Amino acid sequence: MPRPIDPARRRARRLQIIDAALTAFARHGYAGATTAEICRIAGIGSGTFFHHFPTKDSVVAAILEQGTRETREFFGGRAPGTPPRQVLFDFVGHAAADLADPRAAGFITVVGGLTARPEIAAALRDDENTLRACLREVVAAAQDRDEVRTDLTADRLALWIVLLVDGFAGRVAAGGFDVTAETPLLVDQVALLLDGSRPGPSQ
Amino acid sequence: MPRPIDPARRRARRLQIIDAALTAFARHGYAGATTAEICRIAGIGSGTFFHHFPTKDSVVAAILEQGTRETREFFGGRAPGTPPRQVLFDFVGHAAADLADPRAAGFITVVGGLTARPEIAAALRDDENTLRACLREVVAAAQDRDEVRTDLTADRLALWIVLLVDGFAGRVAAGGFDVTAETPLLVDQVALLLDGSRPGPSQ
Amino acid sequence: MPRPIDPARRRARRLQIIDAALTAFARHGYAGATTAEICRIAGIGSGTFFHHFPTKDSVVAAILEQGTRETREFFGGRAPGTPPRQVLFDFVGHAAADLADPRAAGFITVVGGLTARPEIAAALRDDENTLRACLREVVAAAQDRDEVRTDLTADRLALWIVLLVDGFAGRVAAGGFDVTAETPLLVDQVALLLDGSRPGPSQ
Amino acid sequence: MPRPIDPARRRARRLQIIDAALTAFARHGYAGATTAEICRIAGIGSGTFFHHFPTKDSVVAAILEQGTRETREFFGGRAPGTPPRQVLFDFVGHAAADLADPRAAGFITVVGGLTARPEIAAALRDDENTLRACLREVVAAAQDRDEVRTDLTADRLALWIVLLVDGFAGRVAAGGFDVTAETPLLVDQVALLLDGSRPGPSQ
DNA sequence: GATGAATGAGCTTTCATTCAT
DNA sequence: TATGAATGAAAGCTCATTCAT
Repeated sequence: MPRPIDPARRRARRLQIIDAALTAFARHGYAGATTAEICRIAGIGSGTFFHHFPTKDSVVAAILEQGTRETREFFGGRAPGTPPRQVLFDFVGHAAADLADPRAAGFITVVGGLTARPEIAAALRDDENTLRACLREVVAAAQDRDEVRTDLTADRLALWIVLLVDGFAGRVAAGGFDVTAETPLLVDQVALLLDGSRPGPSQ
Repeated sequence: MPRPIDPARRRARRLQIIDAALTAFARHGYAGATTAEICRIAGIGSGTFFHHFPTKDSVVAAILEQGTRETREFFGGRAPGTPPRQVLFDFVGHAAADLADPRAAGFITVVGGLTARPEIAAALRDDENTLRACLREVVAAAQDRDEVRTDLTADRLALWIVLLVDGFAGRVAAGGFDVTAETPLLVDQVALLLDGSRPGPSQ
Repeated sequence: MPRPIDPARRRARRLQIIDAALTAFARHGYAGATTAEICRIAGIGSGTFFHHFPTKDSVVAAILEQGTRETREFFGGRAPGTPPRQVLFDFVGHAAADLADPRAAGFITVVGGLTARPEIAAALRDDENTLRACLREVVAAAQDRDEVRTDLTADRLALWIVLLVDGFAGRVAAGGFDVTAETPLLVDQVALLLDGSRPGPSQ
Repeated sequence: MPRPIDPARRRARRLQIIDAALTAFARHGYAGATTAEICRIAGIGSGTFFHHFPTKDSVVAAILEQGTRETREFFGGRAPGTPPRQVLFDFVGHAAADLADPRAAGFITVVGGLTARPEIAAALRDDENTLRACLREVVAAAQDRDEVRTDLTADRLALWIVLLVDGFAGRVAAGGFDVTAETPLLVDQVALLLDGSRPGPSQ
């Protein structure tokens, strides 16, 4: 008599494990976070873990995929009338806000060193491509409306926005960095990037 | 009768191991780079490895310490007359050039996830503190000469220079990033940071 | 849903490993008895070994603790009316009988050289203290009833009983020693110790 | 120009190493006493160690052989007129005196667990055989003169003298045992052994 | 589904021993 | 003779993963 699988319960379990994994990764690094530790934090047995995720790597991938999904949702969810340039700043603020959870910054740093794991690398590439595609599109729209400099391609500007946000995340992970206090400077720096005023006469 | 031990030979061996480790770490990540692999690359036996480094972690620490030393040498070696602002740009260029060795970028990314290892974390803190102290000093000097904005503390500007360089390194490690082509934009971005928001003439 | 964990099964596994370890230690000494060898004898994988004992040392400690427990049970289980002097002889006989298992004698000899291992040393001290405390108490009771000489303290007599039994064990381990044939002499020697009549040093 | 090998110097080196080894073995056990540690204590390089002893085991064997030699010298050096029974007590006193060096007791305990090493086992057997042969001869002479009981064979009495001395050594190694205070009791115990049980064994 | 005992490949590290100098 | 850098076999131990219950 197969118990009717409750998809909601399943999803909740997955989230519970993902959350525990996030905590463990941020606390001990990837290798240091054993599946046993994750299970302990999640309050489950190891068997349960592998019922929901085929491998340890796959949890990382799942976390990344969730991030990718959220990215897509973020850009998809903007009010249609919002000026593209504004969307970019909204995104930066959104990303900075995410980093207020210190586990997020820790996770990003940890995951950076995992490119040797094929599954993780793929998820990482996916995440990055999605983000850059979304940004590129918005940047291009902003360029069309002359809200953003046009001497650099939309792609390159998107890349540099990612660069700034990643550098920001790195500082958060390094510690001693006040996210809320520094966010305005991040926004400024993005503005400078988008405006491109260079030494010599400013814009 | 005791063979006169040759310290130069010792140092050479250490460098040889460090070099092999750098290659292995960049190629396979920290956990994936087994000591056996490092030894194979270095062309030595495992005993020799541990003759020179007490643990695998200690190699990472040694690499970081070498970087710290080089940082100190870089700032110590500037011609006395060089304008501080110029020193900052020299540093950025220098850092970008270092990243042309793709192993450097890989290593930086890998080492980011290793804060759970006490010895490595300590070396990492050391490196960061040294770099920021050096930068802070130069930034302060530049501020004294009005070469750099003064609405932000020297410390904070130093921090953001590090942020930019680290973000840059992250992009290099992510791949598909042309270091030499992007370096000018990095310099621009640092200039914009040092000059501050647009209203008013820059520099 | 959780399979009801069977503590009896766990205990049986532990005993199985302890038994294998006893065999291996007696056969090859401590260092010579690799965990791999113990596992082979026990018919288990190495993971199983470390699932039940955190370290190789801990097996030795567990064996000793089991001995301590048996000592306590032995003295606790004497019929209340038994004359103390008789209890002492019962103990000696019991100890000698234990040594009929050649692994026991081998183990005792092996463990003697392991005082440098903190965990083992602690278990060893514990075992010894327990035994001597039990013996001391019985000896004291025997002295109260005038069954045993009183010119030596109960503690010292207990110590010398241990000395005799250990010396006996040493001979067993050395080989070529017929336990059953020699046991009466051990009993005699203990009797001589307890009576202490000495004819003067020479003849 | 081969330096003329000075045999005295060679012997001195050997003794120096043996002494260091004795210290190390007593301090850390056999496995815990690395050749490196022995070399450090002896103040020599590892190469020198292996110039004088082909293996680590051979040092143990050499120590044992030295003991064997001393045993032989002891029995060979008795004044011809000494009554055999007196020789036995002299030996016991001599052995007890040796154990005043705590390293000796430690070494004996350590070496007991090394029967798995062929070379050591051989030396151990040799030592034991020599000792027992010497003792047996003296005991037999004492029996001839009616100084010692004759209801037990000389061989068996020799064995039990060894048993008592070994038990004594074990107590010394266990610690908290005052050699000089306990030596008289050892002598008593040997006397009781040699004279045999008096009528009325129990009580 | 959930569990945790069992597994064993694979890791880092140790250390007796060799040998060129 | 004396040295210590180099060696590599072998050890203890970890941990992701499997599977009977």
